[in-house]
Amino acid sequence: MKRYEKFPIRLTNSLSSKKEEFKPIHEGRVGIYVCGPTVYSDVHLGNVRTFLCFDVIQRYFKYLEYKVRYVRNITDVGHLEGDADEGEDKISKKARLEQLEPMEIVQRYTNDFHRVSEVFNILPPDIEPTATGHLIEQIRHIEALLEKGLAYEVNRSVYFDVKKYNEHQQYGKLSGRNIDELRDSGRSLDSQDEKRDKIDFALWKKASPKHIMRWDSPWGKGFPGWHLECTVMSTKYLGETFDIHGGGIDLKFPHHECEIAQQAGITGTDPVNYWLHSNMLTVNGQKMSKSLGNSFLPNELFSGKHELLEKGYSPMTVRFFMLQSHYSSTLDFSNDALMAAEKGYKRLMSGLKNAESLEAPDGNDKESGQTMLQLADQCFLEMSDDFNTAKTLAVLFEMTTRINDLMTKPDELSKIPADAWKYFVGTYSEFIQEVLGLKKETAEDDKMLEGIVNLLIKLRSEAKISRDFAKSDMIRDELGKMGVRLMDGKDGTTFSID
RNA sequence: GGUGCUGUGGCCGAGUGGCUAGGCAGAGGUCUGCAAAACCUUUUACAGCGGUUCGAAUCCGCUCAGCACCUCCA
Repeated sequence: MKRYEKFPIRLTNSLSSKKEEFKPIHEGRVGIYVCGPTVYSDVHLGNVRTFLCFDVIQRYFKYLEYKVRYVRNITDVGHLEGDADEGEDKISKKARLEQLEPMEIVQRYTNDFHRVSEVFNILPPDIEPTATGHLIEQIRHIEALLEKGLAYEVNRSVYFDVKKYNEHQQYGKLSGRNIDELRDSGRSLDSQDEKRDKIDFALWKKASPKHIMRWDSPWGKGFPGWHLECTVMSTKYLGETFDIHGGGIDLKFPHHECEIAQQAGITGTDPVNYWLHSNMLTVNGQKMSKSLGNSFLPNELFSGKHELLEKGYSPMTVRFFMLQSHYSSTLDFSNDALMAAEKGYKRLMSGLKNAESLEAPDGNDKESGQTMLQLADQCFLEMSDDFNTAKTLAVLFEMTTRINDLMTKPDELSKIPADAWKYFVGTYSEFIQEVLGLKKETAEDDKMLEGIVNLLIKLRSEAKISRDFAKSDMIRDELGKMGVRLMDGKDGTTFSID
């Protein structure tokens, strides 16, 4: 029996706004597509949160023994600055400003994104396609839409005909809008619009003479619209209809709505069974974004060089901090919250260390084994309930208390049956490290350092035996200043590195 | 203006019609040469006003406050 049969997943589908049981299209397999970053600047912590949320989600699917194909793209062309018709391509603009080849911009920030992902222990996707690598597919898709009469060409640009699409299908079903309201929303007042209808969106844009990113197409030199790449790449690698599509909630409209229209316009059916949207990271209640100037870069966080931070925080502290909230809730970023998270993270890590240090028992007290089995199962139940990492952490802390307690109670430990203990410790350790992706950050694995500190501990205990507390305290204090904390227990002194 | 969401104790944050979330901080205790860690005990809640109900922080209505999307944004 596979784990996913024992612990079926329920998830909140943005399409229905309800929690539904997850049923894959192909038994035992899951296809997940997540909108990746537009690589025109450094990723900030708000971006990180989204990729972290979906990292944990895909990790959990894999842990449940699903065969997962996780696709997350890199947007390296087509994302326009400002209004969709007047704007300039983001990467093109950055390239012009920095006098670089556009692909240099793309490479630089793709590298940055990968580096940041690794630091936060966000696993790479199984496929990471780029928009520029799929221009032929995008052009083909536009041709298909033109053939269906769902797109029209104006002055060497091609637009999607939303009104036409809406005659047979429902544009706005994901974000709860209708096209009349959208037309009335009266945000933009541009006059020299090529579009037949203001709610139409670009599939292909003619490149102006100064525009440096350009490709040949049946409509002349130009570049693809932003929404198209995701439609093309998701269905290419996951099928015309696939299981899960994720992304930040700010992409729900118009981006994801357009994706649905572009695909459903051709196939007549919804391309995605379950839409998942992660919520925003906020600062003082406001969305973290570059344009508001309230964004944090990873390096500012690690160094603590930011006016809202009192000190630096490690990547795993931040990962822990983000996992304490549900992916669908906003999360507020503050120094106090990070400080609390830092301590919580350390408590969990020391629990993990303790769990590994305990010798496996082989007892026969069924009752004590039973509670351990229940706690372990509870981890699965919480994660299977819409990926509730906050509740999962609460269970892991209960397990931590249990483990710490057993550290000083060898009699109780020895009563626990071997299989119950194995399942308990295995689940504990794997949920922390494999599912939640929290890893140890200290240098405690350094053998030489361990030897040196143990030597000092020996010298100190000799001083203690001869009641030379001045010397023993000196050793402890000096090591403490270097971040090595000594703790006297019943069975001698142990140390941890902060 | 339209659509949707949120308001939980000192802080951060889960959650649900009746039973302790959890972390951090605070208080007391055990242990200790003293600490630290750990363990035990413990104080502060569900924005306001009405309604439904045997019972609501949880459902409904209104009010207030805030946020997101409707431009680019994870």
